[in-house]
Amino acid sequence: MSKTDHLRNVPIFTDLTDSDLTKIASKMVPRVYEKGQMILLEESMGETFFIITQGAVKVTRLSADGREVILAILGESDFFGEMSLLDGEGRSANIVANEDAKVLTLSRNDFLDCLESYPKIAIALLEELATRLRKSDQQIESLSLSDSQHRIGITLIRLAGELGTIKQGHVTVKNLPYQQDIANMAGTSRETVSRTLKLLEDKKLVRRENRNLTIYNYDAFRQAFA
Amino acid sequence: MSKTDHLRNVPIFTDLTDSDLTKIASKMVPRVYEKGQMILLEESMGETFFIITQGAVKVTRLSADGREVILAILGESDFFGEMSLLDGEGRSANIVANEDAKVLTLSRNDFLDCLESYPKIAIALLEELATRLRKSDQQIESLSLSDSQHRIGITLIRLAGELGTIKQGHVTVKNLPYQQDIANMAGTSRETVSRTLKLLEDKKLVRRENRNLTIYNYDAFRQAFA
DNA sequence: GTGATTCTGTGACATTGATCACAGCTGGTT
DNA sequence: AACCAGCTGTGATCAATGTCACAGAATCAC
Repeated sequence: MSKTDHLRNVPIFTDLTDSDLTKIASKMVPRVYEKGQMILLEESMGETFFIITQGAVKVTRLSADGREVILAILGESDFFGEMSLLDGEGRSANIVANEDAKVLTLSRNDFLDCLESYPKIAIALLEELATRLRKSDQQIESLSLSDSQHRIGITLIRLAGELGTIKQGHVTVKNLPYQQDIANMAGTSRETVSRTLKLLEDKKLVRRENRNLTIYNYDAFRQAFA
Repeated sequence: MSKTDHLRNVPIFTDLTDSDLTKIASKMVPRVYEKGQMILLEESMGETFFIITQGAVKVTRLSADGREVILAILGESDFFGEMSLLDGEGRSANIVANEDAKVLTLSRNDFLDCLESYPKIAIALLEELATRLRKSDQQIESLSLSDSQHRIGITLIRLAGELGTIKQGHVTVKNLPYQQDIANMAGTSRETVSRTLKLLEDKKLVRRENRNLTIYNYDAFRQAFA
């Protein structure tokens, strides 16, 4: 797949013509990361915009004593790095390759040029940020009001939405993240995730085999936890 | 103060010329709300962009059983309503007048026209959303990793930043929100807020008199809780 | 000023869920 | 196949904090 083909799948570029896409693609530089490799470090100055063409990354914040919160897991056609380009503040999160990953990068200047030259990109980006903000607000609500069981349920729904495939009403998430990562997304402990998954399985709400998780009745499941 | 004067103070309009501002101002319709009045209801479709010219509003989400999370308290020159205009989703939060408030409103179409016609507005808005997203991420981190005492400390810092006035190193927040509201911002209970404020006062970190709170050493306080 | 309402302080108690400790699995490597 | 590292399951313990109950302050309305 060519660079241009990759760009076409990215929401903020969908409104562009092929020739514009090609122009932008020509400025993008590909990079490759291995699983576990740090892509962006918190506190460093953000100077690059990234688009994921293969693999997945996790966006985290670390506390002083090393505990980690996972803010998002991003996959193919997702992008990151735009925040500090936009508001000029230092990076607010770490990005780590969650599996082997390939990305396309754009320099600060080229990125800002794009925004100026193609208002449609700016508007599409606004749309994307609004969506992310909305998700963050939901996350804040659930951390504030829900108990750990519900937070874990909500986290599974998030994962199903991002990584799952639907088949006649039940969703399967292949390659479910480790319990520790789920815990770090849900703001709880690894042990509680273990116990809760067991519970959900006992209640016949989900099934696990290997690294896959199936939610039997996705709609009902969302009802129960959202 | 004229509509145009109000607009000039709003970050997303600062880059515009006077004549552009006047043009936009002419499309804005003023409205007035009383303390406690609902301005926007969750789930309703967003069709309006609001700029606060006087007073303050709170942005909340409610759980099914009526408990409330306060996502933000907005004051003069802040704006809201842009989220559902941008991504077309229904409203994700309620907005209530926290005190008597005056606002200027812009219709969906006029707002989107502005974005198309003045790329600078779009870019400034991107900046603003990036900043908000950053704050949300911090909030998620603190809800996930900090204990209630720290969350309350962080909430006081937020309030100091939004509502406080600095005088030789100590910040005074006049008209401190009720403990229940602080609890709803910090994701804890009213009683815990009461006990924690007492504790902070005993430790000589803050002083309270009437509805005012003074943080003695703002920098040190931030060190301690951020 | 008086009463009504709403906010705040504080003790007692119950519960959640973090943490510790360790055993059992699983998957990858030589 | 045997080993090792890292993931997962599970019991025991315990601290943090939510909840309940009620008294005392502050504020508002008339």
